Amino acid sequence: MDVKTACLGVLSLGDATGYEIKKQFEDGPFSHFFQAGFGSIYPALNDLLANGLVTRADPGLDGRADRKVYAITDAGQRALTRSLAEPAPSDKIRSDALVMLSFAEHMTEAHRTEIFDFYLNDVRERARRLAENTPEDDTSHRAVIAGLGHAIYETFARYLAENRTAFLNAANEATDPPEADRPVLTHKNADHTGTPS
Amino acid sequence: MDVKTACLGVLSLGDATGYEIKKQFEDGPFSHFFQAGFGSIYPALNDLLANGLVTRADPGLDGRADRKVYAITDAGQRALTRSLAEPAPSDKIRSDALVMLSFAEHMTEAHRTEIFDFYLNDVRERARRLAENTPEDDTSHRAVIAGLGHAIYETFARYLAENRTAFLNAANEATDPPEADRPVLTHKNADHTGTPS
DNA sequence: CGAGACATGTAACCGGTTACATGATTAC
DNA sequence: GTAATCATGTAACCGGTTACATGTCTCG
Repeated sequence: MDVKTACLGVLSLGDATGYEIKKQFEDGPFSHFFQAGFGSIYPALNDLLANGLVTRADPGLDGRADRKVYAITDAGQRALTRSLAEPAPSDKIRSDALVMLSFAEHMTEAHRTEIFDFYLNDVRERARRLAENTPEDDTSHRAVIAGLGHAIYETFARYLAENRTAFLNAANEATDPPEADRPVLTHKNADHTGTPS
Repeated sequence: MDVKTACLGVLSLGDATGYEIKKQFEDGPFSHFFQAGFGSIYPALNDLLANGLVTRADPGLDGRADRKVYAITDAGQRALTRSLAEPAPSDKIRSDALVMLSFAEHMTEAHRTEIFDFYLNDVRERARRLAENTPEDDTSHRAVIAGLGHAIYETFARYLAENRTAFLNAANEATDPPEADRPVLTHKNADHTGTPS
């Protein structure tokens, strides 16, 4: 599922400019499962055009001079169907925040609380925006997929909220050099240069 | 959160070989949020070594001649802490299967059912493996994060199971050329070469 | 008239994936 | 002995991100 295929998919729902395709990636029903920037969309579109999978309505003819409206061709439709017939690679969830929180024992208490709460807030925000973008009455298959995104982020938010204190307490106990619990008393090993043994 | 930092994180939990680090990435508490192959791990380790962030116990001294055991240094520990102090980029969930299912109207009924069920099964499998790898009595902060992974996949599985028929029915209604409902009657537009207008 | 959204593109860069190549050790 | 697992690495490739560069249109 490269950017080209995703563009074809969006165009199968209706004609659009590159800019509009990007918005679909951001607000559409699968916004949570896929993302792409202009730097990949525009080249992808030109490639599709060169291969006859889309057509481009030359700008200037209708309305604005700087809009290039793309439309999928029959060949494009078939290419899309072909791509959709291939087995899908398995999901990749990449969450730097959660990996970082896995190593929360190396952070100060303040910092880990900050990251945790920032993350919780971010997830809540996403869940909210998702609910907002999903019309209640839509029963299409695409809406089912969008609903899954919503369910996921709700779960994220609920789990984090429920386990907040458990996480923070456990992390506090695991913290290596409490940094403050060890006053200047013993020795000044605060600037050892890390020379390996 | 590049591979180097992740390696440092794993090494902060104990010495390990590159091979073992990879296993941590696969089975450890954040396996669902991060992944890396040998092609990135080994170069990363060499880079860390060159920068004095880890040490390498020369093989041959203890036991097997082909094991290179890495250990984090003080400098490495500090570098890790520094990385952990930076703001985390937001999550990226990339699910080709779900994007593909978003366009299920371009698939045959059989194929979309197959993809859906395969995906459902995959998600269930992951949830199961996750539950299996997580000891019940672990109350550490890392276990909380691992528990989140578990909760997520459970949600995935439950949602998919609950909405299976709704999804398949909706997709059936939206299917464009039912391919079979349109016999050879009208015309042979099955091999138009998609010439753009 | 100015701010903000709309709109398109290029080029360098970078990090990770893939494929390839090799060999030791362990358990059956 | 032989298969599976353990173990390490390299090099080409590739796709996407980032930063840059530019210009239009609309609304207040």
